[in-house]
Amino acid sequence: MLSAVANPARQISPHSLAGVLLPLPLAGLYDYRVGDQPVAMGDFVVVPLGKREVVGVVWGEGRGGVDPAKLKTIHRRLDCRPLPEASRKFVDWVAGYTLAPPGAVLRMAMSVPSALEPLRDLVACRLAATVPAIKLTEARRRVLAAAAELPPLLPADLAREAGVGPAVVKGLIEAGALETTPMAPPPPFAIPDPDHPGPLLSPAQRQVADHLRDSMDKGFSVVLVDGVTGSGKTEVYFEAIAAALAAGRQSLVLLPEIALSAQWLTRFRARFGVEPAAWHSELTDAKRRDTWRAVAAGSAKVVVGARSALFLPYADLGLIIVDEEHDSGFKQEDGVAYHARDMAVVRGQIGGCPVVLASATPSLETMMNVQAGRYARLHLPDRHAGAILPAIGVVDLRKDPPPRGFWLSPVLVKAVEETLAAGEQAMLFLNRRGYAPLTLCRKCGHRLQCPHCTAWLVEHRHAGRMVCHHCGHQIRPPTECPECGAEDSFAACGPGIERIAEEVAHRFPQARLAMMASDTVSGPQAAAELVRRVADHDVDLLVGTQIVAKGYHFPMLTLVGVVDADLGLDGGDLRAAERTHQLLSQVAGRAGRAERPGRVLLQTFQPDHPVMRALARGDRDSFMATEAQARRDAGMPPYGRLAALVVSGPEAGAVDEFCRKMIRLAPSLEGLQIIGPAPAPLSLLRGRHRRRFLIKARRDVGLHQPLRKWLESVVVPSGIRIQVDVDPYGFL
DNA sequence: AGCACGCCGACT
DNA sequence: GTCGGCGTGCTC
Repeated sequence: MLSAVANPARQISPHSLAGVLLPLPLAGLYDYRVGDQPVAMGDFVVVPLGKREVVGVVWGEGRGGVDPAKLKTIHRRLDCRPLPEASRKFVDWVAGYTLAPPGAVLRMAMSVPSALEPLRDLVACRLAATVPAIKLTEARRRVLAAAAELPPLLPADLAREAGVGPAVVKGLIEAGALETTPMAPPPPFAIPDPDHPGPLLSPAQRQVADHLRDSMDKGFSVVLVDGVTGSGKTEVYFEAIAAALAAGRQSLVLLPEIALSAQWLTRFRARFGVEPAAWHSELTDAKRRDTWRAVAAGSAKVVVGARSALFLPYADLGLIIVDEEHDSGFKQEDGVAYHARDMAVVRGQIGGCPVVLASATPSLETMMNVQAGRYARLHLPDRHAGAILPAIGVVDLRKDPPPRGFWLSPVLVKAVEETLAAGEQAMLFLNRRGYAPLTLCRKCGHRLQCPHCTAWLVEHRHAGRMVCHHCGHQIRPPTECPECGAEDSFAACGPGIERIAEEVAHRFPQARLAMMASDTVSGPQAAAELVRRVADHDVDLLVGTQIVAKGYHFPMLTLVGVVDADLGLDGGDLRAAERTHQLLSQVAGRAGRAERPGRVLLQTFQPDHPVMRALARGDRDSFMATEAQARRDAGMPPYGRLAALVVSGPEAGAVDEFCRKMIRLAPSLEGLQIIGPAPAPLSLLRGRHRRRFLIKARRDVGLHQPLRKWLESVVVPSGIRIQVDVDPYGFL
């Protein structure tokens, strides 16, 4: 079962050299002497580095050639499961592809340092049986309150839970208010039951599920489950998980924005009786550690997570599912730039396991792979349980404009009225947070801008703040214009969802209104609670940004109004049309998912735009074909390859000068084109001036080799950074 | 990523 | 006169 048992790990003998990969952005492996005990590939080892100790992973034999005076000896091997071979190969592959230092990728696979310490050595602390009389500070009170409620925790975890520094907990232990106790083993993860009586599948779902099950025991393959919104894709791929469970193997489900998917967990529980292991940024340290260990031990059978779950040390991964595979949330932009969908396919290939991609609006990349025969495609053309797809109508804002100072066309207002009168729910979608995206002075025309970024400050009226959406910079709304000094001269320009909510509250005062955006729901529980209220029809009218577009099932929601369908179409993004089509399809898919038919109204100034026409006609495939042709003609992805280099520094002149040096060293090859430097889409971000090169290569021309050589040939001056993004999406 | 060493402002 | 700000450089 475990690969370590099937083929014994390669040993590295005592007193020879081991190559250790450290979870730091260093160029390669560091050599260390092996002590008296042998080590093996994948072993976690503690090694000295400068003045400190770090944990690294034995990655191979030492290469030698290091100054013997510098060479140090491995301190000890950690008593935990070694990093599996598949994980190590994956780290190397991702590093090679993204041009990131392997150690930076390893860091993503070693995100839980405490998971590597043996359980028996960990000491938890809890409230002492008799708490001595001690001086009670506010911080100490918080720690004791947390300790009284929570199970015994590591001192560091308790400090984090209580929101205090580690010293406070240490002080309380010394004072005798907390006592230490050996760490109890965590409760094991419940094993989902593949034979649990789940919801009945329709014949169409059953047929696709059977096909999926057939491909489960044949090693690596990629299958696209292409099903319209509401077709029950989730329940279909659950059958693939059931097959993996029956074989005793682990499954990974990748979702965009895992924190907001309480409904998904409910569906999982309905099918398998228990909840899966979850992996996302909101986990507590203790939960994170237990999950990491259970994944390494193979006892967590199903993991549902955000993109970082790809880097967990699966003991025996038998299936990967990428739900909403088209979603741009899978693309990580900062640090190591990678696309989780593409890396999932690679991980499946390395682990020899099937990969399932699911979407109602598959990406062009995936469709091309289907056409080329690399991916299989299973189709679910109809909605589940007899529901029908919503009728999509276009509201021409040139013909039916809203009254001055308002944003909803009379056509949309009337539709909302009808919906509410019928006792049904409506949703208004606008992909823009806050009250107004731009604030300007009526007197002198001055616009409130972020001092660190090329961006307007967005008014958030609820919070009473002006906020930069790129760096988080906030100010109090000024009372006078910083430019001309005029008082109360500001005008809010354009709508955000707060402003739409205001308009709606004014027009439909009797409707129960809720607003949903990433900054108005304060966490997964709050989001789940709001979703429950909408699902239970405690809300008549929901106003939201793109987080309402994803995956939710609201049976009484029959009208979706898109306030500004054109938003996102301009901006020079390669995938602007494709993404707008995907997003609007997804939003439209929220309407009419149960018995009552739904309808969708798109407010647009461009009713003849291919995206609007495709949505109105429900003709996804010919839209995608046209889009594909345009990309092919331009030599753009997926028909050509693209990488972006963003050069940034605090001083514009130095950045430009360095860019000129880079041009002189740029590769010159047939089939490879260097575009730029040009100001990056945000030419000033967090106080750094940014210039972007695009490297465009034909499919048959290697992109990585010349790029790597180019980057090695330039000497980067201090203060200047180069970010590399292979297959860039959006801004960077 | 840490943690050093290394040169310029407000404190005992 | 020192304590300390974080710039840049190295870690097998």
